[in-house]
Amino acid sequence: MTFQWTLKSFKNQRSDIVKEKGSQVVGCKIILMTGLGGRTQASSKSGGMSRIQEKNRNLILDAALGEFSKKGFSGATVERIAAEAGMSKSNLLYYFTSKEAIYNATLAHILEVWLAPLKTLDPQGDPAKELAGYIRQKIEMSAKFPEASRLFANEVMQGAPQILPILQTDLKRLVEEKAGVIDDWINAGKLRRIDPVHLIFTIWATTQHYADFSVQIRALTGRDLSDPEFLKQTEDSVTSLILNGVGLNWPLEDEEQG
Amino acid sequence: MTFQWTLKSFKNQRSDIVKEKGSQVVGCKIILMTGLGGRTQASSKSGGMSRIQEKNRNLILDAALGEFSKKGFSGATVERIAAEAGMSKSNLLYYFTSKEAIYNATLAHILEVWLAPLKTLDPQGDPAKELAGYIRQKIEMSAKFPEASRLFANEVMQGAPQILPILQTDLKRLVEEKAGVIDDWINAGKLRRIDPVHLIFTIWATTQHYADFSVQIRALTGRDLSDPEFLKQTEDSVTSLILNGVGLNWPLEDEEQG
DNA sequence: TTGCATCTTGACCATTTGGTCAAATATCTC
DNA sequence: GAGATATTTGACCAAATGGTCAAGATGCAA
Repeated sequence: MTFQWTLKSFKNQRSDIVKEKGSQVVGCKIILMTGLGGRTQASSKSGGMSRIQEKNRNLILDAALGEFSKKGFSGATVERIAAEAGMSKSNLLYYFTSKEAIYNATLAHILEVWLAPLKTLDPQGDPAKELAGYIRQKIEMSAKFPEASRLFANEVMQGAPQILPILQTDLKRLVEEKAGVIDDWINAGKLRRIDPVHLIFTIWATTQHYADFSVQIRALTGRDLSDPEFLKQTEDSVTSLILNGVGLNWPLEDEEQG
Repeated sequence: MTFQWTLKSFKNQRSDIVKEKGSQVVGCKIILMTGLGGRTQASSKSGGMSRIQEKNRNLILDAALGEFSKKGFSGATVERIAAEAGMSKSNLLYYFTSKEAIYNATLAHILEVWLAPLKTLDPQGDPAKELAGYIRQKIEMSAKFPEASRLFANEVMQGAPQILPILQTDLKRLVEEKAGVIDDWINAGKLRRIDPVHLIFTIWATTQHYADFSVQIRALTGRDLSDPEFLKQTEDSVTSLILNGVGLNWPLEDEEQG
Protein backbone atom coordinates (compact mmCIF):
# COMPACT_ATOMS: atom_id res chain seq x y z
CA MET A 1 0.00 0.00 0.00
CA THR A 2 2.98 2.34 0.01
CA PHE A 3 4.03 4.25 -3.06
CA GLN A 4 7.57 3.50 -3.93
CA TRP A 5 7.77 4.18 -7.63
CA THR A 6 10.26 6.67 -8.81
CA LEU A 7 9.88 8.45 -12.07
CA LYS A 8 12.84 6.56 -13.46
CA SER A 9 11.05 3.29 -13.04
CA PHE A 10 7.66 4.63 -14.03
CA LYS A 11 7.27 2.55 -17.08
CA ASN A 12 8.24 -0.79 -15.68
CA GLN A 13 6.08 -0.50 -12.65
CA ARG A 14 2.88 1.00 -13.82
CA SER A 15 1.41 -2.25 -15.12
CA ASP A 16 1.66 -3.67 -11.62
CA ILE A 17 0.04 -0.60 -10.16
CA VAL A 18 -2.91 -0.99 -12.39
CA LYS A 19 -3.30 -4.64 -11.72
CA GLU A 20 -3.59 -4.07 -7.99
CA LYS A 21 -7.25 -4.49 -7.10
CA GLY A 22 -7.70 -5.49 -10.71
CA SER A 23 -11.07 -4.20 -11.68
CA GLN A 24 -10.66 -1.41 -14.16
CA VAL A 25 -7.66 -2.54 -16.07
CA VAL A 26 -9.54 -2.52 -19.33
CA GLY A 27 -10.68 1.06 -18.98
CA CYS A 28 -7.14 1.94 -18.19
CA LYS A 29 -5.68 0.36 -21.26
CA ILE A 30 -8.29 2.06 -23.35
CA ILE A 31 -7.16 5.37 -22.02
CA LEU A 32 -3.67 4.79 -23.20
CA MET A 33 -4.78 3.72 -26.64
CA THR A 34 -7.11 6.59 -27.23
CA GLY A 35 -5.96 9.64 -29.03
CA LEU A 36 -2.40 10.29 -28.04
CA GLY A 37 -0.22 8.92 -30.74
CA GLY A 38 3.03 8.12 -28.96
CA ARG A 39 4.49 4.63 -28.99
CA THR A 40 2.17 3.01 -31.48
CA GLN A 41 3.41 -0.48 -31.06
CA ALA A 42 5.52 -1.69 -28.18
CA SER A 43 3.52 0.50 -25.86
CA SER A 44 3.99 -1.37 -22.63
CA LYS A 45 6.56 -4.07 -22.97
CA SER A 46 9.17 -2.20 -24.97
CA GLY A 47 8.98 -5.07 -27.40
CA GLY A 48 10.61 -4.29 -30.73
CA MET A 49 12.74 -1.57 -29.18
CA SER A 50 16.48 -1.82 -29.00
CA ARG A 51 18.14 -1.50 -25.63
CA ILE A 52 19.51 1.85 -26.62
CA GLN A 53 16.20 3.07 -27.94
CA GLU A 54 14.45 2.11 -24.75
CA LYS A 55 17.03 3.92 -22.68
CA ASN A 56 16.95 7.10 -24.72
CA ARG A 57 13.19 7.32 -24.95
CA ASN A 58 13.01 7.12 -21.19
CA LEU A 59 15.70 9.73 -20.77
CA ILE A 60 13.77 11.99 -23.08
CA LEU A 61 10.44 11.43 -21.38
CA ASP A 62 11.93 12.16 -17.98
CA ALA A 63 13.55 15.33 -19.23
CA ALA A 64 10.41 16.34 -21.06
CA LEU A 65 8.28 15.97 -17.96
CA GLY A 66 10.57 18.33 -16.11
CA GLU A 67 10.68 20.87 -18.88
CA PHE A 68 7.00 20.83 -19.82
CA SER A 69 5.81 20.94 -16.25
CA LYS A 70 8.13 23.82 -15.47
CA LYS A 71 7.57 25.92 -18.57
CA GLY A 72 4.36 24.71 -20.14
CA PHE A 73 4.15 23.52 -23.71
CA SER A 74 4.98 26.82 -25.38
CA GLY A 75 7.65 27.78 -22.93
CA ALA A 76 9.46 24.50 -23.25
CA THR A 77 12.18 24.09 -25.85
CA VAL A 78 13.33 20.86 -27.42
CA GLU A 79 16.88 22.09 -27.09
CA ARG A 80 16.61 22.19 -23.32
CA ILE A 81 14.87 18.84 -23.17
CA ALA A 82 17.64 17.36 -25.26
CA ALA A 83 20.31 18.92 -23.07
CA GLU A 84 18.63 17.63 -19.94
CA ALA A 85 18.42 14.19 -21.51
CA GLY A 86 22.10 14.42 -22.39
CA MET A 87 21.85 14.38 -26.15
CA SER A 88 21.71 16.70 -29.12
CA LYS A 89 18.50 18.20 -30.34
CA SER A 90 18.89 16.39 -33.63
CA ASN A 91 19.21 13.13 -31.84
CA LEU A 92 16.14 13.76 -29.78
CA LEU A 93 14.23 14.41 -32.97
CA TYR A 94 15.41 11.04 -34.19
CA TYR A 95 13.34 9.44 -31.43
CA PHE A 96 10.34 11.75 -31.52
CA THR A 97 9.21 13.34 -34.71
CA SER A 98 8.19 16.67 -33.19
CA LYS A 99 7.86 18.68 -30.04
CA GLU A 100 4.17 17.85 -29.94
CA ALA A 101 4.97 14.16 -30.21
CA ILE A 102 7.20 14.38 -27.14
CA TYR A 103 4.49 16.24 -25.34
CA ASN A 104 1.85 13.69 -26.16
CA ALA A 105 4.07 10.82 -25.20
CA THR A 106 4.80 12.50 -21.89
CA LEU A 107 1.11 13.02 -21.22
CA ALA A 108 0.27 9.43 -22.09
CA HIS A 109 3.15 8.28 -19.95
CA ILE A 110 1.57 9.97 -16.96
CA LEU A 111 -2.14 9.84 -17.46
CA GLU A 112 -2.51 6.20 -16.66
CA VAL A 113 -0.76 6.46 -13.32
CA TRP A 114 -2.44 9.72 -12.56
CA LEU A 115 -5.94 8.33 -12.78
CA ALA A 116 -5.21 4.98 -11.20
CA PRO A 117 -6.15 5.85 -7.58
CA LEU A 118 -9.79 6.60 -8.35
CA LYS A 119 -10.15 3.16 -9.86
CA THR A 120 -9.32 1.55 -6.55
CA LEU A 121 -12.42 2.98 -4.86
CA ASP A 122 -14.16 -0.21 -3.82
CA PRO A 123 -17.98 -0.37 -3.64
CA GLN A 124 -17.71 -3.26 -1.17
CA GLY A 125 -15.33 -1.46 1.15
CA ASP A 126 -16.05 0.71 4.13
CA PRO A 127 -16.85 4.21 2.88
CA ALA A 128 -14.67 5.98 5.43
CA LYS A 129 -11.74 3.72 4.76
CA GLU A 130 -12.19 3.88 1.02
CA LEU A 131 -12.45 7.65 0.87
CA ALA A 132 -9.62 8.17 3.31
CA GLY A 133 -7.50 5.80 1.28
CA TYR A 134 -8.29 7.58 -1.92
CA ILE A 135 -7.44 10.96 -0.45
CA ARG A 136 -4.20 9.61 0.95
CA GLN A 137 -3.25 8.12 -2.38
CA LYS A 138 -3.95 11.38 -4.17
CA ILE A 139 -1.86 13.39 -1.73
CA GLU A 140 0.90 10.86 -2.00
CA MET A 141 0.79 11.30 -5.76
CA SER A 142 1.06 15.05 -5.37
CA ALA A 143 4.02 14.54 -3.09
CA LYS A 144 5.89 12.13 -5.34
CA PHE A 145 4.93 13.44 -8.75
CA PRO A 146 4.30 17.16 -8.46
CA GLU A 147 5.63 17.63 -11.97
CA ALA A 148 3.09 15.22 -13.35
CA SER A 149 0.37 17.10 -11.55
CA ARG A 150 1.51 20.41 -12.97
CA LEU A 151 1.83 19.01 -16.45
CA PHE A 152 -1.72 17.75 -16.26
CA ALA A 153 -2.98 21.01 -14.78
CA ASN A 154 -1.25 22.97 -17.50
CA GLU A 155 -2.75 20.83 -20.23
CA VAL A 156 -6.26 21.18 -18.85
CA MET A 157 -5.93 24.90 -18.19
CA GLN A 158 -4.90 25.49 -21.79
CA GLY A 159 -8.17 23.87 -22.80
CA ALA A 160 -6.95 20.26 -22.83
CA PRO A 161 -6.01 20.44 -26.51
CA GLN A 162 -4.53 16.95 -26.45
CA ILE A 163 -6.56 15.03 -23.91
CA LEU A 164 -10.03 16.49 -24.22
CA PRO A 165 -11.37 13.40 -25.98
CA ILE A 166 -10.07 11.19 -23.20
CA LEU A 167 -11.69 13.38 -20.58
CA GLN A 168 -14.99 13.24 -22.43
CA THR A 169 -15.02 9.47 -22.79
CA ASP A 170 -12.87 7.40 -20.48
CA LEU A 171 -12.57 9.77 -17.55
CA LYS A 172 -16.25 10.63 -17.80
CA ARG A 173 -17.18 6.97 -17.64
CA LEU A 174 -14.91 6.42 -14.69
CA VAL A 175 -16.26 9.39 -12.77
CA GLU A 176 -19.82 8.34 -13.45
CA GLU A 177 -19.10 4.86 -12.22
CA LYS A 178 -17.48 6.05 -9.02
CA ALA A 179 -20.12 8.69 -8.44
CA GLY A 180 -22.55 5.80 -8.58
CA VAL A 181 -20.60 3.99 -5.91
CA ILE A 182 -20.73 7.01 -3.64
CA ASP A 183 -24.41 7.45 -4.34
CA ASP A 184 -25.03 3.88 -3.27
CA TRP A 185 -23.26 4.60 0.00
CA ILE A 186 -25.43 7.65 0.46
CA ASN A 187 -28.62 5.76 -0.26
CA ALA A 188 -27.53 3.12 2.19
CA GLY A 189 -27.35 5.88 4.78
CA LYS A 190 -23.63 5.46 5.20
CA LEU A 191 -22.82 9.08 4.54
CA ARG A 192 -24.51 12.44 4.37
CA ARG A 193 -26.36 13.33 1.20
CA ILE A 194 -24.04 15.30 -1.05
CA ASP A 195 -23.42 15.49 -4.77
CA PRO A 196 -20.80 12.79 -5.38
CA VAL A 197 -19.34 14.47 -8.43
CA HIS A 198 -18.66 17.62 -6.48
CA LEU A 199 -17.13 15.47 -3.79
CA ILE A 200 -14.76 13.98 -6.32
CA PHE A 201 -13.93 17.43 -7.66
CA THR A 202 -13.21 18.63 -4.14
CA ILE A 203 -10.84 15.76 -3.53
CA TRP A 204 -9.04 16.41 -6.79
CA ALA A 205 -8.86 20.13 -6.15
CA THR A 206 -7.52 19.96 -2.63
CA THR A 207 -5.00 17.22 -3.17
CA GLN A 208 -3.61 18.51 -6.45
CA HIS A 209 -3.48 22.04 -5.11
CA TYR A 210 -0.53 21.10 -2.93
CA ALA A 211 1.45 20.05 -5.98
CA ASP A 212 0.32 22.66 -8.47
CA PHE A 213 0.66 25.60 -6.10
CA SER A 214 3.61 24.29 -4.14
CA VAL A 215 5.50 27.51 -4.71
CA GLN A 216 2.74 29.50 -3.10
CA ILE A 217 2.45 27.03 -0.28
CA ARG A 218 6.15 27.23 0.34
CA ALA A 219 5.96 31.01 0.27
CA LEU A 220 3.21 30.99 2.89
CA THR A 221 4.25 28.16 5.17
CA GLY A 222 7.92 27.66 4.44
CA ARG A 223 7.28 24.01 3.67
CA ASP A 224 5.75 21.71 1.10
CA LEU A 225 4.85 18.07 0.59
CA SER A 226 8.49 17.08 0.23
CA ASP A 227 8.67 17.60 3.99
CA PRO A 228 7.36 14.35 5.56
CA GLU A 229 5.96 16.17 8.53
CA PHE A 230 4.10 18.65 6.40
CA LEU A 231 2.89 15.78 4.24
CA LYS A 232 1.37 14.04 7.25
CA GLN A 233 -0.14 17.27 8.50
CA THR A 234 -1.71 17.84 5.11
CA GLU A 235 -3.05 14.32 4.89
CA ASP A 236 -4.64 14.65 8.31
CA SER A 237 -6.14 18.07 7.70
CA VAL A 238 -7.58 17.31 4.29
CA THR A 239 -8.83 13.89 5.23
CA SER A 240 -10.50 15.04 8.42
CA LEU A 241 -12.06 18.01 6.69
CA ILE A 242 -13.55 16.02 3.86
CA LEU A 243 -14.56 12.96 5.84
CA ASN A 244 -16.28 15.02 8.46
CA GLY A 245 -17.72 17.02 5.61
CA VAL A 246 -19.55 13.98 4.32
CA GLY A 247 -20.63 12.95 7.79
CA LEU A 248 -18.09 10.24 8.47
CA ASN A 249 -16.06 9.90 11.63
CA TRP A 250 -12.37 10.59 11.48
CA PRO A 251 -9.99 9.39 12.68
CA LEU A 252 -11.49 5.94 12.34
CA GLU A 253 -12.19 4.46 15.74
CA ASP A 254 -9.90 1.48 15.49
CA GLU A 255 -11.76 -1.47 14.11
CA GLU A 256 -14.35 -1.95 16.83
CA GLN A 257 -16.92 -3.57 14.63
CA GLY A 258 -17.37 -7.31 15.31
CA MET B 1 -23.19 41.85 -1.40
CA THR B 2 -23.64 40.83 -5.00
CA PHE B 3 -20.79 40.96 -7.48
CA GLN B 4 -21.66 43.10 -10.41
CA TRP B 5 -18.32 44.23 -11.73
CA THR B 6 -17.46 43.44 -15.24
CA LEU B 7 -13.93 43.27 -16.41
CA LYS B 8 -14.44 46.38 -18.46
CA SER B 9 -15.11 48.41 -15.38
CA PHE B 10 -12.56 46.64 -13.24
CA LYS B 11 -10.38 49.58 -12.68
CA ASN B 12 -12.99 52.10 -11.71
CA GLN B 13 -14.74 49.84 -9.29
CA ARG B 14 -12.03 48.09 -7.42
CA SER B 15 -11.33 50.94 -5.05
CA ASP B 16 -14.91 50.64 -3.84
CA ILE B 17 -14.59 46.93 -3.46
CA VAL B 18 -11.63 47.31 -1.26
CA LYS B 19 -13.18 49.97 0.86
CA GLU B 20 -16.14 47.76 1.68
CA LYS B 21 -15.64 46.58 5.26
CA GLY B 22 -12.66 48.87 5.28
CA SER B 23 -10.08 47.16 7.41
CA GLN B 24 -7.21 46.07 5.26
CA VAL B 25 -7.11 48.84 2.75
CA VAL B 26 -3.53 49.64 3.58
CA GLY B 27 -2.32 46.13 3.08
CA CYS B 28 -4.10 46.14 -0.20
CA LYS B 29 -2.46 49.25 -1.51
CA ILE B 30 0.86 47.91 -0.42
CA ILE B 31 0.26 44.89 -2.55
CA LEU B 32 -0.23 47.00 -5.58
CA MET B 33 2.85 49.04 -4.93
CA THR B 34 5.14 46.13 -4.27
CA GLY B 35 7.25 44.72 -7.00
CA LEU B 36 5.23 44.86 -10.16
CA GLY B 37 6.35 47.89 -12.05
CA GLY B 38 3.28 48.81 -14.07
CA ARG B 39 1.68 52.19 -13.82
CA THR B 40 4.19 53.92 -11.60
CA GLN B 41 2.23 57.06 -11.04
CA ALA B 42 -1.46 57.44 -11.70
CA SER B 43 -2.03 53.95 -10.41
CA SER B 44 -5.58 54.24 -9.21
CA LYS B 45 -7.20 57.41 -10.33
CA SER B 46 -5.91 57.57 -13.89
CA GLY B 47 -4.69 61.01 -12.98
CA GLY B 48 -2.14 62.37 -15.43
CA MET B 49 -3.40 60.11 -18.19
CA SER B 50 -5.06 61.42 -21.28
CA ARG B 51 -8.51 60.20 -22.16
CA ILE B 52 -7.10 58.27 -25.06
CA GLN B 53 -4.31 56.79 -23.01
CA GLU B 54 -6.73 55.61 -20.36
CA LYS B 55 -8.92 53.98 -22.96
CA ASN B 56 -6.12 52.21 -24.76
CA ARG B 57 -4.41 50.94 -21.66
CA ASN B 58 -7.67 49.38 -20.57
CA LEU B 59 -8.25 47.86 -23.98
CA ILE B 60 -4.79 46.38 -23.82
CA LEU B 61 -5.16 45.03 -20.30
CA ASP B 62 -8.46 43.38 -21.17
CA ALA B 63 -7.01 41.80 -24.26
CA ALA B 64 -3.90 40.76 -22.39
CA LEU B 65 -5.88 39.03 -19.70
CA GLY B 66 -7.64 36.95 -22.30
CA GLU B 67 -4.49 36.08 -24.15
CA PHE B 68 -2.26 35.37 -21.15
CA SER B 69 -4.87 33.31 -19.36
CA LYS B 70 -5.55 31.30 -22.48
CA LYS B 71 -1.98 30.71 -23.62
CA GLY B 72 0.24 31.41 -20.65
CA PHE B 73 3.05 33.93 -20.74
CA SER B 74 5.22 32.16 -23.31
CA GLY B 75 2.34 31.11 -25.50
CA ALA B 76 0.90 34.58 -25.69
CA THR B 77 1.99 36.93 -28.45
CA VAL B 78 1.94 40.70 -28.36
CA GLU B 79 0.67 40.66 -31.91
CA ARG B 80 -2.49 38.82 -30.87
CA ILE B 81 -2.98 41.01 -27.84
CA ALA B 82 -2.69 44.06 -30.05
CA ALA B 83 -5.13 42.64 -32.57
CA GLU B 84 -7.61 41.80 -29.84
CA ALA B 85 -7.23 45.31 -28.48
CA GLY B 86 -7.80 46.69 -31.96
CA MET B 87 -4.46 48.30 -32.56
CA SER B 88 -1.11 47.64 -34.14
CA LYS B 89 1.66 45.88 -32.31
CA SER B 90 3.81 48.99 -32.54
CA ASN B 91 1.10 51.03 -30.96
CA LEU B 92 0.68 48.60 -28.13
CA LEU B 93 4.39 48.86 -27.48
CA TYR B 94 3.95 52.59 -27.25
CA TYR B 95 1.83 52.05 -24.14
CA PHE B 96 3.78 49.20 -22.61
CA THR B 97 7.50 48.94 -23.07
CA SER B 98 7.59 45.15 -23.32
CA LYS B 99 5.61 41.95 -23.23
CA GLU B 100 6.69 41.45 -19.65
CA ALA B 101 5.45 44.92 -18.75
CA ILE B 102 2.01 44.08 -20.09
CA TYR B 103 2.06 40.85 -18.18
CA ASN B 104 2.99 42.52 -14.92
CA ALA B 105 0.40 45.22 -15.36
CA THR B 106 -2.23 42.57 -16.00
CA LEU B 107 -1.23 40.68 -12.88
CA ALA B 108 -1.28 43.80 -10.76
CA HIS B 109 -4.60 44.72 -12.26
CA ILE B 110 -6.07 41.50 -10.97
CA LEU B 111 -4.23 40.66 -7.81
CA GLU B 112 -5.92 43.24 -5.70
CA VAL B 113 -9.41 42.12 -6.59
CA TRP B 114 -8.42 38.51 -6.41
CA LEU B 115 -7.31 38.68 -2.79
CA ALA B 116 -10.02 41.04 -1.61
CA PRO B 117 -12.52 38.43 -0.35
CA LEU B 118 -10.22 37.00 2.29
CA LYS B 119 -9.83 40.44 3.78
CA THR B 120 -13.53 40.60 4.53
CA LEU B 121 -13.37 37.67 6.96
CA ASP B 122 -14.60 39.37 10.11
CA PRO B 123 -13.35 38.22 13.53
CA GLN B 124 -16.49 39.68 15.13
CA GLY B 125 -18.86 37.89 12.81
CA ASP B 126 -20.50 34.51 13.14
CA PRO B 127 -17.99 31.86 11.99
CA ALA B 128 -20.50 29.92 9.92
CA LYS B 129 -21.76 33.03 8.21
CA GLU B 130 -18.29 34.41 7.67
CA LEU B 131 -16.86 31.22 6.20
CA ALA B 132 -19.93 30.59 4.08
CA GLY B 133 -19.72 34.15 2.82
CA TYR B 134 -16.07 33.82 2.00
CA ILE B 135 -16.62 30.58 0.11
CA ARG B 136 -19.52 32.10 -1.78
CA GLN B 137 -17.45 35.12 -2.73
CA LYS B 138 -14.61 32.97 -3.96
CA ILE B 139 -16.89 30.84 -6.09
CA GLU B 140 -18.51 33.96 -7.44
CA MET B 141 -15.08 35.21 -8.39
CA SER B 142 -14.33 31.97 -10.19
CA ALA B 143 -17.62 32.31 -12.03
CA LYS B 144 -17.13 35.92 -13.09
CA PHE B 145 -13.39 36.03 -13.60
CA PRO B 146 -12.25 32.59 -14.63
CA GLU B 147 -9.57 34.14 -16.77
CA ALA B 148 -8.13 36.00 -13.82
CA SER B 149 -8.07 32.77 -11.89
CA ARG B 150 -6.25 30.97 -14.65
CA LEU B 151 -3.77 33.78 -15.09
CA PHE B 152 -2.97 33.64 -11.42
CA ALA B 153 -2.76 29.85 -11.44
CA ASN B 154 -0.45 29.96 -14.41
CA GLU B 155 1.83 32.47 -12.77
CA VAL B 156 2.09 30.47 -9.57
CA MET B 157 2.56 27.17 -11.36
CA GLN B 158 5.48 28.58 -13.31
CA GLY B 159 7.08 29.37 -9.99
CA ALA B 160 5.53 32.80 -9.45
CA PRO B 161 8.41 34.57 -11.19
CA GLN B 162 6.71 37.93 -10.90
CA ILE B 163 4.68 37.79 -7.73
CA LEU B 164 6.74 35.61 -5.44
CA PRO B 165 7.84 38.57 -3.31
CA ILE B 166 4.23 39.59 -2.84
CA LEU B 167 3.25 36.10 -1.79
CA GLN B 168 6.08 36.00 0.72
CA THR B 169 5.23 39.30 2.32
CA ASP B 170 1.74 40.70 1.89
CA LEU B 171 -0.17 37.51 1.23
CA LYS B 172 1.73 35.75 3.99
CA ARG B 173 0.80 38.47 6.45
CA LEU B 174 -2.81 38.34 5.38
CA VAL B 175 -3.02 34.58 5.69
CA GLU B 176 -1.39 34.65 9.10
CA GLU B 177 -3.83 37.27 10.27
CA LYS B 178 -6.87 35.35 9.06
CA ALA B 179 -5.52 32.05 10.32
CA GLY B 180 -5.37 33.79 13.68
CA VAL B 181 -8.99 34.75 13.38
CA ILE B 182 -9.98 31.17 12.69
CA ASP B 183 -7.81 29.95 15.52
CA ASP B 184 -9.61 32.28 17.86
CA TRP B 185 -12.89 30.80 16.76
CA ILE B 186 -11.52 27.34 17.41
CA ASN B 187 -10.26 28.26 20.85
CA ALA B 188 -13.64 29.76 21.63
CA GLY B 189 -15.09 26.34 20.84
CA LYS B 190 -17.01 27.65 17.87
CA LEU B 191 -15.62 25.15 15.42
CA ARG B 192 -13.77 21.88 15.38
CA ARG B 193 -10.01 21.95 15.87
CA ILE B 194 -8.35 22.00 12.48
CA ASP B 195 -5.31 23.67 11.00
CA PRO B 196 -6.63 27.03 9.79
CA VAL B 197 -4.02 27.42 7.09
CA HIS B 198 -4.99 24.12 5.54
CA LEU B 199 -8.58 25.22 5.77
CA ILE B 200 -7.76 28.34 3.80
CA PHE B 201 -5.85 26.29 1.24
CA THR B 202 -8.80 23.95 0.90
CA ILE B 203 -11.14 26.83 0.24
CA TRP B 204 -8.80 28.30 -2.35
CA ALA B 205 -8.26 24.95 -4.00
CA THR B 206 -11.88 23.94 -4.30
CA THR B 207 -13.25 27.28 -5.39
CA GLN B 208 -10.54 28.07 -7.91
CA HIS B 209 -10.64 24.56 -9.28
CA TYR B 210 -13.96 25.31 -10.92
CA ALA B 211 -12.40 28.16 -12.87
CA ASP B 212 -8.98 26.71 -13.61
CA PHE B 213 -10.26 23.30 -14.67
CA SER B 214 -13.50 24.46 -16.21
CA VAL B 215 -12.73 22.59 -19.40
CA GLN B 216 -12.44 19.34 -17.52
CA ILE B 217 -15.55 20.09 -15.54
CA ARG B 218 -17.45 20.79 -18.70
CA ALA B 219 -16.13 17.59 -20.22
CA LEU B 220 -17.34 15.59 -17.24
CA THR B 221 -20.62 17.29 -16.37
CA GLY B 222 -21.56 19.19 -19.50
CA ARG B 223 -21.78 22.40 -17.51
CA ASP B 224 -19.68 24.98 -15.74
CA LEU B 225 -20.03 27.99 -13.47
CA SER B 226 -21.44 30.12 -16.26
CA ASP B 227 -24.61 28.08 -15.80
CA PRO B 228 -26.48 29.71 -12.89
CA GLU B 229 -27.95 26.43 -11.80
CA PHE B 230 -24.61 24.70 -11.75
CA LEU B 231 -23.18 27.69 -9.92
CA LYS B 232 -25.74 27.36 -7.17
CA GLN B 233 -25.24 23.62 -6.98
CA THR B 234 -21.50 24.13 -6.65
CA GLU B 235 -21.90 26.77 -3.98
CA ASP B 236 -24.15 24.49 -1.97
CA SER B 237 -21.97 21.41 -2.32
CA VAL B 238 -18.70 23.11 -1.50
CA THR B 239 -20.11 25.18 1.32
CA SER B 240 -21.87 22.28 2.97
CA LEU B 241 -18.84 20.04 2.64
CA ILE B 242 -16.43 22.51 4.16
CA LEU B 243 -18.70 23.91 6.84
CA ASN B 244 -19.68 20.47 8.02
CA GLY B 245 -16.04 19.58 7.73
CA VAL B 246 -15.14 22.15 10.37
CA GLY B 247 -18.06 21.15 12.54
CA LEU B 248 -20.48 23.91 11.69
CA ASN B 249 -24.12 23.44 10.82
CA TRP B 250 -25.19 24.06 7.28
CA PRO B 251 -27.53 25.30 6.02
CA LEU B 252 -27.72 27.89 8.77
CA GLU B 253 -30.84 27.39 10.86
CA ASP B 254 -32.44 30.74 10.19
CA GLU B 255 -31.37 33.23 12.78
CA GLU B 256 -32.79 31.63 15.90
CA GLN B 257 -30.35 33.18 18.28
CA GLY B 258 -31.87 35.96 20.43
C1' DT C 1 -5.33 78.22 -38.54
C1' DT C 2 -0.91 77.25 -36.70
C1' DG C 3 2.34 74.79 -34.11
C1' DC C 4 3.34 71.41 -30.80
C1' DA C 5 2.68 67.13 -28.45
C1' DT C 6 0.52 62.94 -28.65
C1' DC C 7 -0.59 58.96 -31.06
C1' DT C 8 -0.17 55.42 -34.82
C1' DT C 9 1.89 52.64 -38.12
C1' DG C 10 4.65 49.93 -41.60
C1' DA C 11 9.13 48.62 -42.53
C1' DC C 12 12.73 46.55 -40.56
C1' DC C 13 15.97 43.87 -37.43
C1' DA C 14 17.90 40.26 -34.35
C1' DT C 15 16.99 36.31 -31.93
C1' DT C 16 14.87 32.14 -30.89
C1' DT C 17 13.36 27.90 -32.20
C1' DG C 18 11.23 23.77 -34.45
C1' DG C 19 12.69 20.95 -37.79
C1' DT C 20 15.70 18.92 -41.97
C1' DC C 21 19.64 16.62 -43.95
C1' DA C 22 23.75 14.67 -45.27
C1' DA C 23 27.64 13.13 -43.35
C1' DA C 24 29.94 10.77 -39.73
C1' DT C 25 30.16 7.28 -36.01
C1' DA C 26 28.91 3.42 -33.41
C1' DT C 27 26.64 -1.14 -33.13
C1' DC C 28 25.35 -5.43 -34.56
C1' DT C 29 25.31 -9.61 -37.60
C1' DC C 30 27.53 -12.83 -40.23
C1' DG D 1 36.62 -7.83 -39.85
C1' DA D 2 33.25 -6.49 -43.68
C1' DG D 3 29.07 -4.72 -44.49
C1' DA D 4 24.64 -3.40 -43.22
C1' DT D 5 21.92 -1.08 -39.93
C1' DA D 6 21.10 1.99 -36.27
C1' DT D 7 22.55 6.11 -33.89
C1' DT D 8 24.46 10.78 -33.46
C1' DT D 9 25.64 15.26 -34.71
C1' DG D 10 26.72 19.94 -36.73
C1' DA D 11 25.37 22.88 -40.31
C1' DC D 12 21.60 24.83 -42.05
C1' DC D 13 16.77 26.68 -42.98
C1' DA D 14 12.31 28.99 -42.50
C1' DA D 15 8.95 30.82 -39.61
C1' DA D 16 7.61 33.23 -35.60
C1' DT D 17 8.21 36.84 -32.61
C1' DG D 18 9.75 40.71 -29.48
C1' DG D 19 11.23 45.01 -30.16
C1' DT D 20 13.09 49.57 -32.75
C1' DC D 21 12.59 53.59 -35.54
C1' DA D 22 11.57 57.22 -38.49
C1' DA D 23 7.87 59.17 -40.60
C1' DG D 24 3.19 60.27 -40.91
C1' DA D 25 -1.54 61.18 -38.78
C1' DT D 26 -4.26 63.05 -35.26
C1' DG D 27 -5.70 65.82 -31.38
C1' DC D 28 -5.30 70.02 -28.92
C1' DA D 29 -4.23 74.70 -27.09
C1' DA D 30 -3.54 79.49 -28.44
